[in-house]
Amino acid sequence: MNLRDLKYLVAVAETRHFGRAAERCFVSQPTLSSQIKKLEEHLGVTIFERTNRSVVVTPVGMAIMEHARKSIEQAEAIEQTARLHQDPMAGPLRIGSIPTLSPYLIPLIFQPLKVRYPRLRLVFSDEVTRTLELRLANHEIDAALLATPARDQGLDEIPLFEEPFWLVHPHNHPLYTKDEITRSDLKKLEMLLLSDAHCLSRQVMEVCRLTDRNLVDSMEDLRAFGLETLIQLVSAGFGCTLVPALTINSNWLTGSGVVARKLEIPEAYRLIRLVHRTSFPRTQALQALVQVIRDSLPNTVRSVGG
Amino acid sequence: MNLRDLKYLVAVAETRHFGRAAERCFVSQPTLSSQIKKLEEHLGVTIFERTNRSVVVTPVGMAIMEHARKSIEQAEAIEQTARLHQDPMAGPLRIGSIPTLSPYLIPLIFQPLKVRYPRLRLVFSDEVTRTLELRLANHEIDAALLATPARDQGLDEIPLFEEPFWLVHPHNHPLYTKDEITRSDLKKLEMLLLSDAHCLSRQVMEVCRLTDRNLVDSMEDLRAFGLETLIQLVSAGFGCTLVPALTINSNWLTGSGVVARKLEIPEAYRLIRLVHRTSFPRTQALQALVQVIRDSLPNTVRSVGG
DNA sequence: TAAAAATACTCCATAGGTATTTTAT
DNA sequence: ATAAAATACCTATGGAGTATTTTTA
Repeated sequence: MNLRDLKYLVAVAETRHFGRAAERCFVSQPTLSSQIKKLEEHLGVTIFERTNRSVVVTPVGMAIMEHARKSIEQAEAIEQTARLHQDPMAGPLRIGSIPTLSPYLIPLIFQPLKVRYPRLRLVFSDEVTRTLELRLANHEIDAALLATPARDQGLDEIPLFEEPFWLVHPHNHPLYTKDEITRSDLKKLEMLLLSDAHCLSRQVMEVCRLTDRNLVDSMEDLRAFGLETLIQLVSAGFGCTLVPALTINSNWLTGSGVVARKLEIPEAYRLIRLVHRTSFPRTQALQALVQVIRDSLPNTVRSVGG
Repeated sequence: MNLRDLKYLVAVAETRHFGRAAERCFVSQPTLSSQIKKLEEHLGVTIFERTNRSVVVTPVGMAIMEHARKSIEQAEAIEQTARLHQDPMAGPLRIGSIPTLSPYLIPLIFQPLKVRYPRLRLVFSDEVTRTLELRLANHEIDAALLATPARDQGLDEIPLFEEPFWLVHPHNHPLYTKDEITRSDLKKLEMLLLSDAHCLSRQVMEVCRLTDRNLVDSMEDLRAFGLETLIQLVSAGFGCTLVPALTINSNWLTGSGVVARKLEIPEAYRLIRLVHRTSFPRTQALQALVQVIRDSLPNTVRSVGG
């Protein structure tokens, strides 16, 4: 059996005329006749009771016709579904990003994406790196904005921009009067870190040349779970911290009585990339996303690639 | 697009493996691969995101899969419907018969048919000849038990039996003492007839050599609409009538204080036939019906044909 | 007799097969 | 190195066409 055959059936049932039905199906009358005959023989039932004056659907034929119509309908729904998704700039695109990036990047790209690709349905989510990598592998998201290289097999990355780290210290801090902040300044500070589920904490440690052993005693009780909390701790005088450049444009930072300072350490930055499965088919949609991100960045970060 | 292709889709979606899916569909892996590729190209969307380690259905693919499953399901329902109706002795068979026959014949054949063809679903209906002919032409019934020849085009008939007419007169009638009743006896009687929608009334007129003109004055007010009514009129002394042989075995006749008498007129009978469309495909079912009728007849009628 | 479906036959598009290559882990 | 999908290329089934016959109202 065959969808084409089913269309022939429906055409004959509706026209009650083999010649007319053939015309409607853009085939010759003998073609249609023989196909229907074959189908009737295959099924072992007579679908049409025909004379040279009339073609009438038998009761079995009526039952069959119901199913034939539905079968064709569903097949046509496939074509329609496909048409709706043919545009690679349409349909859902699920993007995950790390919590130290998403609150500052997503607002920058949300509107531009809406304007340039109104049919693209972006779904953002917020997870730590490891979770995002697993979600990528499970096809639960299509791409992830990470600050670490794509480690898992079958993953590939597109570099987006270098995001320098800035120092955040209280207003009344000794460094307030110093013009340039170097690595040696950092080594003397009491540093506050996020929970080490966040990639940011490890990166800060590297920039400051700290090891786990340096932290255990002094900071065990002060591993915050969000950047906002961290800044509150800095504001309260518990120490200093490093934040990625995109955060320093935020109102909450400038309003919390702390000072954000540019570092004079060229290698103190993280590289933000778009990580995706090598096999992910909608590369055009990803490229579009990449372009919008690059076009939307403030000059506190340095665009790379492309 | 093609039902076979849809089955390939579902197989790959369920096995997540082209080789395994091919095996399940009884084709080679390259065949399945190329067919799916063609389908994806035709639809303009990627249905499976594949590496050499994994095959995962894309979101579009999931939407398509839903429709594919339903389409296949409906197509399989066609095969199933056909299988259920493949037995020509199964399924509905719609039989109409005239009111002067059905109450006496249907009871004779109902049980035997149930026993011999338990899967045959007989639907009986009761209408005058003209209505039955129209219903036949409209495919509203499949065959009709009539006492007149198949007149309409495209209709054919199978003769079943000759049903003699019997005279019915009141107990206290002069003919009660006469052993044999001939046509000359009939001509002297006051005859009661059914409404002339019934073929029986015309046939009785022919047997008695009456014309319309003979009836107008004497019987206009006494054209009954059912044989039972007619017998009541006879019983009440309004006249005599002729009834078909199958009626005389009925309780209601013997219990209504009238006498039924065999006629000594060889040509005083009606021929009951099964009339059907020439094109009606379930000839086996009709032949079975014919056989059961012939086997179930009492010896008051004469089986013909077969 | 005329209209319509069925048959006879020929052709070619394409589904399907085998052998092999490419790809990604 | 290996497992799996993709590609190349050949074969053959069967869908479609034209011409003709059969059927039946």
